[in-house]
Amino acid sequence: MSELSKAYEPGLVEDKWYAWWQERGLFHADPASPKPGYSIVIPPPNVTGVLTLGHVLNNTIQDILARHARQTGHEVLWLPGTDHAGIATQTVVERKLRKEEKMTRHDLGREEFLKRVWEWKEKHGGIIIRQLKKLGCSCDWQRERFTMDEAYARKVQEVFVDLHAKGLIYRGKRMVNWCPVSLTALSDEEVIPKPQKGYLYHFRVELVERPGTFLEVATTRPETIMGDTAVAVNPKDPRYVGLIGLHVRRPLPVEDQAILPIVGDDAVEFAFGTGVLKVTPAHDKTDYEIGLRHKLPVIDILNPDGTMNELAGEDFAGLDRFEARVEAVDKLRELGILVKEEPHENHVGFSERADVPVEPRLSEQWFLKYPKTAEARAAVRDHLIRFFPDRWEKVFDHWLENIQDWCISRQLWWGHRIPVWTKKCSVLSSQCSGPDPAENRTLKTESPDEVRCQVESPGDGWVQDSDVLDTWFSSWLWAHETMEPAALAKFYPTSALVTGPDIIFFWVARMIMAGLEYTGEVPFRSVYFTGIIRDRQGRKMSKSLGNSPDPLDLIAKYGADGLRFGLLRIAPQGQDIKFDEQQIVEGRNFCNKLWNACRFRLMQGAVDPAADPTQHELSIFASDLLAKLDATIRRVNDGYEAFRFSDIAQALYDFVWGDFCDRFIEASKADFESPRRAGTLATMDFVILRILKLLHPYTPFLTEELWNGLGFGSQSLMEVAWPEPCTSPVAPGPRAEAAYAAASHARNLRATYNIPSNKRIAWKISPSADWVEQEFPTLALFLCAESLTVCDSAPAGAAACPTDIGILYLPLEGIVDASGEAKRLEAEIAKVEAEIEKVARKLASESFVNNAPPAVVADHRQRQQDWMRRLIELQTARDSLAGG
RNA sequence: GCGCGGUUAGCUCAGUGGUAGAGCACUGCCUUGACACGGCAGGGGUCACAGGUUCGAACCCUGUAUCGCGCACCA
Repeated sequence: MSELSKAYEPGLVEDKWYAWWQERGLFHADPASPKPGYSIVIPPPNVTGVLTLGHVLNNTIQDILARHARQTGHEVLWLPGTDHAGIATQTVVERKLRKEEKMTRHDLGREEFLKRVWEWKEKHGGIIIRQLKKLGCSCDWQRERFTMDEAYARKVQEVFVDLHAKGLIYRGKRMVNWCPVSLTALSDEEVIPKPQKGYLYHFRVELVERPGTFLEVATTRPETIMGDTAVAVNPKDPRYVGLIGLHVRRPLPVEDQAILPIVGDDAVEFAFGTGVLKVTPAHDKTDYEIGLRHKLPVIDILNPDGTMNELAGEDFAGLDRFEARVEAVDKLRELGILVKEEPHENHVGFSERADVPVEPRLSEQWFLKYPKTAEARAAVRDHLIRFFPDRWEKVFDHWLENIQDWCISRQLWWGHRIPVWTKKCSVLSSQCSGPDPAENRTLKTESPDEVRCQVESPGDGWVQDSDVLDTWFSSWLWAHETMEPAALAKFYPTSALVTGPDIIFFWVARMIMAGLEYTGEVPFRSVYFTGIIRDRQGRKMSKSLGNSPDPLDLIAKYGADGLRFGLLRIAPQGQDIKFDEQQIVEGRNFCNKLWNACRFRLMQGAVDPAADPTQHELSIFASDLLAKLDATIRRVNDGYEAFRFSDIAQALYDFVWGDFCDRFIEASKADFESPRRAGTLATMDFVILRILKLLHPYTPFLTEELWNGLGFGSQSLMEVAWPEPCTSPVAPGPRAEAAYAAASHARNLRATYNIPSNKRIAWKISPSADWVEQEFPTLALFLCAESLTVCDSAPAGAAACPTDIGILYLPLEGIVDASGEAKRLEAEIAKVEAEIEKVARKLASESFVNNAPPAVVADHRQRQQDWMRRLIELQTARDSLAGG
């Protein structure tokens, strides 16, 4: 390539390089490699999923780690895949079925329905995988896994059998979170408490033993009165102490006003409501426990879909639970026992998937008593696994400390079937029973059948449990069951896990326990928790708000690299990110800036990949740049050490844009027709080569295009070694700093007099050091000088600008009268005097001089001297102006 | 209720005890030999508030306010 286009056009090169990387097998991990291993398993996105900005952030970080590891000499495995996502996927296919064929899954039957889900998966699933490729993700696609792959699925079932044999998995009738829309049980983690504005209804119940005497009960759920089997008070509550053991009459249903006992239970808060609690063991967790303690009967008045059943009475049967609430309040009012309705805000658990209130429901489910909880806590506490940021350690520990058994069965069809078999076929076949899976379970528990827990069917006459497992019960094996023995030996435990803090319990914690239980090792060494991406108002990105930009649109507009770099630059460790498209614009601009810097270099001739600046006598600017490159490499390496991705991006941004483009390239423009040419070009090539390497993890497409286009090598950047922090061959440059600063002062002066920045000026200077004259060509360029000449004393009618390289004089003839300059100088003198006063006050303080570290005091003294010198220069300038 | 995190320039955010920073936005000048997706210069901040520790606090401590996020069986 001899010429580059004027602007970087990502769309023209991205696909080309991605294909090239894949052809060369650069993403593929070889377990037999002699190189040290580095591994990451992808948090498997839902097979139904499409790429979101959250995915972009998460996967870009993983790609950065993977590419950086390759460059630092590791054999890298980044293992990709997708998750079968039980509820989400089943829902998608059911919706399609209803829409296109007006059928439910029950119309098709289990086997046929599952066939349809697989068809859907093959046709529409895994869009996100193609999108990850557009983003540039360097996953080992030969190893793409799916949580329902045959081998993986078998492992999931084997783990179930194993944990069952160990007595950690058991079946029991418990209070679970029931989703009336998905018609399945959920784990506690899938329930999101949301504040709800409702009412607290007060109603009276009559004491059976004392007719005419009433107790006042407060409830938010009057629709469950029909399921009440007691009324409870706190035994320590003086208001009700004599009433325990007496009875009240339940008002609903009106045709069956049962007699309920009054029980005493410590769970009742007497500060809440009236201190009298209605006890509904079938529909509330606390009530259920009270029921157990007092051996109360359980009346289940709800159908699985959240409608009332016949036990609720003829007025309610068939009503939805929320309609029933209105109806119940009406009935209480009709009966004249409704005392008041007061507005009340409380938290109600919502189903994460279906976004409807979950129903606490007594049902037969499979539960897991977590293995290796103590070991998991220790692993994080003792830093066998490090969390970044580390504050999540506390959250993790707190969860494990209070951990509850995990409800792992789901009343779905799509997922890993529970490997439990029952002998007795006549009424149990799920194919021939009613449409409600919950009903099936009831039948099972009632039959005294023989039960076996094993993967394969024990033979004819055995029927498998109709439930499937929670999706997370398969993903918790992801870190090790995705690898064959050779890969495990090389790449396990994995090096890092990158994920959002929202799945710390769902996934991270459980994977640690599974890893410890089944490999005897932690599954990963480091966990990096990303922030959550929000919109400019700080709201979470969501489909319904329409505030979630499509990353593919952003890639089309700004390039994958622009998106990656722009996003990463604003993603500080562990903080949520307020997304603004402007940030991506800046990422794109940065890519273009580097592109043009390289374009400029190419205009001076071909690059030398082996350029070695130490072979040349270097300008002060070149030495300075090399020193800054060295500092940047260190900053970047430190960033990788600490997972500070935005720091790395910022360090590279500052170096490329500020140090390299704004300063060095501008300074270099005076060198091309001078003896400095060779040294300057060598420095430029040396630095560009390293910039491309350092930047490659963040902007892989751009850097690969430039690497190859400029002729640095025929290998991929991924295969070439990461730059070492070289101790700079020449000491860092105070002279260059002084020259840059002087240019800045001079331009400021020019601006003060409204002199257009392109007007050529006949500058004069009285230099402060010998070396300054050697830099006249570069300085003249900086100053946009018509000429730059030395003068011994201040010329008449000129504005003076004291700098570290000497006093610069700007001729003012024909531009402005000298009185204006006098004013300007006076103003500047006043400013400097104020600074001197500030430092002097500090140094006059004995306590400061006596107590502060000597270095700090010395620093202040130095500063005072600098200001004094500047003051004298300014005063001299003023006096000479007045004299001249 | 308990815990965690945030509060610094108009906006988004860096900044772990010693002169308050960056990018964007804004103002002015500039299409100068890569880049207007650009260059140069400039204006703009009682570091949420109140106490405390210290010679010295954006930074450490205590409390308050406020926003966000977890956890929690007040129905």
